[in-house]
Amino acid sequence: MARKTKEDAELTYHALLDAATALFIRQGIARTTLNNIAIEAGMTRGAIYWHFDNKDAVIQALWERNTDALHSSFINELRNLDANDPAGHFRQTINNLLQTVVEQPEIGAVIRIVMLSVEFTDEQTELQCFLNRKYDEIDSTVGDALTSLRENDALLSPLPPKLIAQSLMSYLLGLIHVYLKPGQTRLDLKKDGQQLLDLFLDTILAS
Amino acid sequence: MARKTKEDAELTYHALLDAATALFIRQGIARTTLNNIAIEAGMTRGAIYWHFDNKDAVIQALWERNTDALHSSFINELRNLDANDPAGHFRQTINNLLQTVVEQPEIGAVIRIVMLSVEFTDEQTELQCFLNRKYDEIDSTVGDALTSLRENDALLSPLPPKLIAQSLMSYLLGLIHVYLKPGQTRLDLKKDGQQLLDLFLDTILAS
DNA sequence: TCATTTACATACATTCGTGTTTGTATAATA
DNA sequence: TATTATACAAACACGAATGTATGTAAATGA
Repeated sequence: MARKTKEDAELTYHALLDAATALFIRQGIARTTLNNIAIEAGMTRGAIYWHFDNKDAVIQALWERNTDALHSSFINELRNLDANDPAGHFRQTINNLLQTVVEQPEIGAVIRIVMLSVEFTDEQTELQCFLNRKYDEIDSTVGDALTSLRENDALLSPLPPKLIAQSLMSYLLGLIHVYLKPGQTRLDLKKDGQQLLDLFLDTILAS
Repeated sequence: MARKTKEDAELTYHALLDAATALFIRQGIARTTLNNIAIEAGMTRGAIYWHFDNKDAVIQALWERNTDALHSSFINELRNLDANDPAGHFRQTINNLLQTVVEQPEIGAVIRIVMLSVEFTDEQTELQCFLNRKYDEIDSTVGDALTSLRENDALLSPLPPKLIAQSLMSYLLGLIHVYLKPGQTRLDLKKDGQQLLDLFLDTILAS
């Protein structure tokens, strides 16, 4: 048709990402075509190719729009733990992360797509590299945080802090993974998340 | 060409599954075509359509060939815990599971495909239903085992056993997930698996 | 106000993957 | 030994998805 205003263009941009989210969650990435996304958003493929390079670029944009802020703030918190109560601050930060995933559906949706739909293979695509870098940032930041907690004698477990970080990351990812997995959600993170997290953190963090 | 002997047919059956495994791990499921698999196995698509219905059927056959035995024996162990030392037996069974995943590459490969390549979506495919049933069996079996441990006063944590089961399952899946994820394997389950498992089990199981 | 972008829609070309059908040499079988 | 079923290969038909190229009306800027 016709050229829209800059604000209109932004609307379609978001409409496309929203449509993609809904379809990816409903039928997965592989079974969702760019045409599907366009139609779901009331557009044509022309709109998609105007805003994005390809399907993977849509997914990456999705991540950046919905999750990048949370990602950055999480890392930022961990890198600047309250000197008075670093362990408590650490615990709170982890807790907030879980709560955010549970309470903000747009964030949960994208994390679910990334964790349960994106393939991770030996030959890495651009998207995989992008996502892996994000994961690496979190992983090493948690490792650094636990290292500093160890120096403050705030760690109960005698294991090396990097190893504890792996362990905590596995637990966190596992909780989120199981929670977001469709089919039957037996795990109610909203209700039990706090307890489940404490169950683990109590064994590694000094109260 | 020609009809092979029954043993020959079995050889190509396995060759097809092996080829599929290699390609799924290398480039993922979506980017692997049935023709790719056939060529990799030195066959044509005719062979695949003779042995399997479609790509998902290949994946399911892969699971059944490589992982079903482990799955069944794991469940069987948990359902018949040694009455003299149920907690110890439970711990050993979990431990064996992890060790098997780490030490048997054919099993690790299939689990990696199922965990990191198969999409899990709202609209479930046959394959997803199949895999979800398998997961459910494990989940409920672990729940039952912990319930019986609770009755034997072998549980340290006061949380309901079903909740502890969720927690343990999340941790286990998380560990395996992080371990199998390509890119950078920072987590060395072969070396640290025992410690990491104990770290968690010590908080819920009476020694 | 006029030229130029912009934000798409539309049309095109082409590849690619799947499912099915057909062909066939050989093993199993009676 | 004649027949039939098996284990594939090869060919076919078809849609479908992608990427690109082109068209175009309106907004923007000079």
